[in-house]
Amino acid sequence: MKLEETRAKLGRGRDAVRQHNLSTVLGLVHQLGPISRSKLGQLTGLNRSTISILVEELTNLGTVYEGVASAREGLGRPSIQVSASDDVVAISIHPELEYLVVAAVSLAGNVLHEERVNYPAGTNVHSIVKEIGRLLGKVRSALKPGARVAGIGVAVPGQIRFGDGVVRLAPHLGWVEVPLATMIQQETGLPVYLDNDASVGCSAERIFGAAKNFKDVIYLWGGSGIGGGVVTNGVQLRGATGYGCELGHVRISDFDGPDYSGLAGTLESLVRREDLISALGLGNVSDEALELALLGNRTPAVVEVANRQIDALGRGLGNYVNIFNPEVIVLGGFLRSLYFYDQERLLQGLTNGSLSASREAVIVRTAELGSSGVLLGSAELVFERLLANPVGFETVIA
Amino acid sequence: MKLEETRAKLGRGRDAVRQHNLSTVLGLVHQLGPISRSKLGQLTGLNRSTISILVEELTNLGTVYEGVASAREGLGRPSIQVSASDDVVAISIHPELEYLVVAAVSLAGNVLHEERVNYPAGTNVHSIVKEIGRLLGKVRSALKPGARVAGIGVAVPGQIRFGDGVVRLAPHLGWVEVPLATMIQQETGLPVYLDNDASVGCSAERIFGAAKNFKDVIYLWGGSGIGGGVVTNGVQLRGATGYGCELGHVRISDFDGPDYSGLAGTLESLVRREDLISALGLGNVSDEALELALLGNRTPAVVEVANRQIDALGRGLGNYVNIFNPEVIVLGGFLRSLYFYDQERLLQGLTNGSLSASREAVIVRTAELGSSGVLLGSAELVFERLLANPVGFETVIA
DNA sequence: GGATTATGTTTGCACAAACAACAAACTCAA
DNA sequence: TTGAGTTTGTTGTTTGTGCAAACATAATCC
Repeated sequence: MKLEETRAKLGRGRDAVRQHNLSTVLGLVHQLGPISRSKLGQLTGLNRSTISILVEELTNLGTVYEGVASAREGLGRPSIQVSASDDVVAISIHPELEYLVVAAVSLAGNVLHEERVNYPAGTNVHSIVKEIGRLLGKVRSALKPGARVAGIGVAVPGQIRFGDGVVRLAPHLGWVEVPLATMIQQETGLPVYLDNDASVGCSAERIFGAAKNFKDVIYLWGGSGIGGGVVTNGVQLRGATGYGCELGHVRISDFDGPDYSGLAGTLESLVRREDLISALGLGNVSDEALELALLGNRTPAVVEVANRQIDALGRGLGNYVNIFNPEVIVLGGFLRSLYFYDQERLLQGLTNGSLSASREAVIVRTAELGSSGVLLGSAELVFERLLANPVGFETVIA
Repeated sequence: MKLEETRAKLGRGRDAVRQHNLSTVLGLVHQLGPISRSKLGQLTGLNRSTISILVEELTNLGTVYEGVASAREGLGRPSIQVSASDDVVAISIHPELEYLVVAAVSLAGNVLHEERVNYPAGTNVHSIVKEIGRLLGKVRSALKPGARVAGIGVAVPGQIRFGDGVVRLAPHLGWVEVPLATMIQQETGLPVYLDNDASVGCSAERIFGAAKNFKDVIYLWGGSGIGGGVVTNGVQLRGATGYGCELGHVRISDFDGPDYSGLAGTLESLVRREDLISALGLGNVSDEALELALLGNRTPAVVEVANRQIDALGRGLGNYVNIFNPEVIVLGGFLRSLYFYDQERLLQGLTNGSLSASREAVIVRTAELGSSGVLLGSAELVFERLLANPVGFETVIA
């Protein structure tokens, strides 16, 4: 069986070259936005005539279109701009504890339409899937006529078996062994791809956000729990079955308080949004409101809680630096607020806990994409398949 | 500059296909040993005629040779066996605190010749490089006439800048910012590639040892310190500059004792060979002797030390499982002894510290390759470059 | 010894990228 | 305004690569 898998991959035939080059060109257009043919030639190293043919083929497939000549860029004949189509879309779905978002994201990277609904915590999975179907209908009818749907990408706060899209455990939602991909596929008739919400957010930051142009990235998102994403040498780390990157569940202390998955002394057990909120005397607030309140409060009690969390975060980051030797660390969610609360303390903690060679070149920054990050990243689950095989990948009329 | 890098890679031309297929075939022969042409066809998915041409070209390059027809394997005409040459060799170098090994390893995976010399701890780097030159002479003159040297692979117990082979820090040897690759290159005139000794050991176990046929591997080696190697999705993790995989320097506890790099509470600070040795009342012993002594001793004092170390190791492994979701964990050096001392306790610790979805499929086993592992892995530093470009890679007559 | 089966070999073909020559569209300077 | 210089797009040809088909070869099975 393992042989079967490899068989198709190891050798390369004639058409594999074409597929690879189409994929490369489309990927560049997708990621860099409108780009001139000549620049495509420079980036790929392919001949002008080859680029011509490739772009023509992609145009026929409907994935890109050629605009008018670009603004002047210097001497010589102006080059034609190539842009990714807004008519090829992926559906992004993000179910959370108390709400659900369904959106259409175009290959050009635009969130075309977004539908959102709130429901009480603990709502049944089947009801949520029904809601997905309903919202999807609204999203589809809002699309331009002629638009084509490439598939559905779903971001779930939990551990996903990447192969078949089963949610093994989503502690906050209370889901255990839920075959969500299959359920949504049956409800909608579209191909469905699942991944962890933090991995998806990482992917978005890498392609469009704070980690753009970096090949080795650590991403940490603080929500109710702490999720993580890792990119090494340009590829997303998933592990053998898709459960990897659980950076919040790394034990860094002897503290025996459990995190949301029941593990003790982990980063998630020490760096807790709710502890900050109760120290600040807040209720159910947004990340923005939390940040505002935190940064304006230097009372000893709050400082103490924040410092404890910052120290733990620094210790965790030090570990990741030693393990991954990344170029950049991106902090999102309420971790952003901790970073701004005492940047120096955090970086000092990081330095103390890491080997100097690995530490020296690391950049720490905050996430750039807000709530749209998850949507863009989920869409990427679909687009990365489309990009891998622009000719063979099938789309459905909206 | 970043564009320059990518330029050559992104697009694929005609000849890239040939290079890729040559590389694939040679890689299979190298890794799987003597293999029939027909099997090569099955594994790569390439046509019989294509395999013919590829094997012929590799034969002309001297990297493989075709033997007589194989032993019967069923019906039909027997297939010709293709084997990797023993005449293409890499030089493996392994400098340690008190000794130095220089060996010749063939593309077929055989250690052809090995030279070893002892010296006092603290010996000057320049003297060691001189010794390398001397031993290399002996190794080269022991090679068959006609043999060709592809380059030198060096395994160093420390942090290596992968790009230019500078040893940033090797705590045990007391080296700081040593441009070892350049020094050895000047001494020998051969191309030199450096890497961390644990990464190199990991690579060897993956290709020839306990992690063969696995794509997601965690490797931990206990020597004076603790080194690590990681393979994800079939590729070795190195990080942005080559300092990654420092799995021993991951903080897992509030304990404030430092490890050999000065970091507190890390795995390396808690799991220490010398503590085991002093608990056993031994002196300067080999791993084999240590294992023998340990397994035969269940006195309370020894049990307590061992258990403490086993618990720390279990905690560390749990972290790695959560981060990497590996298929297999390979333990080498004196960690092997801890594993055998109380396997159940170790696995229980691992289970307690990891998420069940990631934990369920993980296999824990011990390293298969002894001291030859480092040599095979170092040679792989050279061979992986040769394999990547069988035509363009230049070799030197021995 | 003939049928069957699997592999190696040879030849012609199809396809994709590269190359070369030319046309087109712009800038710049006089 | 004009012509030289520069860069890009287009077209037809060349080259390299894998593939398919027909045939040859060497084993097993009956």
